[in-house]
Amino acid sequence: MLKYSKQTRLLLAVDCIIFGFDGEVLKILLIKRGFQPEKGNWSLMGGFVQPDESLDQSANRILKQLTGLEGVYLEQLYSFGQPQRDPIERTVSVAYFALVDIHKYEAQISDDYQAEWFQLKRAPKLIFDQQEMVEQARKRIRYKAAMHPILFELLPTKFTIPQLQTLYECVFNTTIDKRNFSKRVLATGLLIKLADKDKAGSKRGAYYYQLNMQNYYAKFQAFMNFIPNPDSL
Amino acid sequence: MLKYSKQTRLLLAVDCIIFGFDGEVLKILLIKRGFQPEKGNWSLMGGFVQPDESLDQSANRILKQLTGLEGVYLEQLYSFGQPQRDPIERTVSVAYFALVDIHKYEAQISDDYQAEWFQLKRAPKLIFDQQEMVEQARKRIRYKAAMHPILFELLPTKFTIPQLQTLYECVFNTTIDKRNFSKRVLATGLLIKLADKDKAGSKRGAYYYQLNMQNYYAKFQAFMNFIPNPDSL
DNA sequence: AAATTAATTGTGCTTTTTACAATAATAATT
DNA sequence: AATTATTATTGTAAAAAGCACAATTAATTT
Repeated sequence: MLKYSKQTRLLLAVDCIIFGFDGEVLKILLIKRGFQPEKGNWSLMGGFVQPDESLDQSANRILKQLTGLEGVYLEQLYSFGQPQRDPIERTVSVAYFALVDIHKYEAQISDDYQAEWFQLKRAPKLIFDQQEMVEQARKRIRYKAAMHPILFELLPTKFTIPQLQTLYECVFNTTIDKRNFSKRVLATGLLIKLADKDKAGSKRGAYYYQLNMQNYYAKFQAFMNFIPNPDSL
Repeated sequence: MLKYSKQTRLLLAVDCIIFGFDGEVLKILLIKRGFQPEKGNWSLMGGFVQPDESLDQSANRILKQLTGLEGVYLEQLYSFGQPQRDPIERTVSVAYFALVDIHKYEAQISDDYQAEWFQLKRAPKLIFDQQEMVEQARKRIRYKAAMHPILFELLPTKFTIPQLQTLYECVFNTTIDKRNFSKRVLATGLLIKLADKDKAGSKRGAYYYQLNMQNYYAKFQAFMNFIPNPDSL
């Protein structure tokens, strides 16, 4: 027996929801779709799964091809398979989300690729069911970030605590007490205080910190409370 | 344009990891595979996604066809797409997990279907990458059950607190203080105390409880601590 | 020198979590 | 009928975690 004859084959795609943080708001990276249908409209980074690649490989390839991004945080989100989601032909899509340091790639992306960062709240309408994918990705990030330190993936190597707090406040759409936030974050043991300061954001300047990678990997799966009163996320 | 020509189509399958609880240990429901390859070997409930059905529909259909189960808790777990995972032909599988009241279906399943409940710890080797699927499902349940009341799906409508505790101890492979567990669970407001007792398990008999469905649905997404000291799950 | 701006640090109160043991109800046994 | 055995049920005090809250410091700008 060589094949599962009689079974219907279908197209499998991968779509990536790419998140970035510019210090103010959350952003997602979109691309102008290069082929029909919906050619020219804003879309997630996507492509078809090739015969020889795994899903993870496919997501990484697409990310690389369309944005140049490599080695970023990438996680499978969910598979979307409504029969009519693509009007041309049945296509099931495995969605991934990525968290990237926006500054590391901002220039590169705009220059080399037909991609653009949009504020998550002001992003254009997306094709097919991609709106739903983004929404689900947003939920997943909130959920996970409330207990695991994934949001560091959105920051540069060196960052300040006020920057970190702004990020959390932005993701959870809330405000957090400075004193308590600082205590909470430092208590994790994930941060290493550096000698120099960031003087861009304030007169006094805020100390830079960087991740203690040892502890970061060790504690990534551990439960930590980053958000006060997490009720429903 | 009618099709995405030039793209490779492939087979899409759904596999279901079905969990049950017999009062003592966690179990999974397996089936003797009815076709080649690996015909006659133990396997998860699986099947191919049909042209007209969504992934959820596919999972529900497969569950119904192979076990008679209907209306049970079913959730998409993860998609598995290693190119060589099925030796016959490239097949990507979307895994779902189900939580069922084992007693409700125990007789029915054994009689009508080629399915059998196995202790999770003593289950036979599974085909392809299904071992990995089961492992991931086990992790997901732990993770989710630590914060959301999904384990009630494994119990009968009427259950006792000691039964519930045994279930939690079993899923998390730990022991929990009776007094604290009871307090914790009752504090959720999810339980309604009934008038009658279960006299099977003890001389004194333990009061039956049932879910307050109102609160159950309302609080399902809220965060609750069911497990003391959740570190890594 | 004064004013402005944002970063940094501490404490007491409240709530939650945890550790821990005696009593009650019933069936089985003597 | 009394005793024994078994499991369910209930409470409290100590510890830890979470929370609310304000004054001081460092540096730039005026």
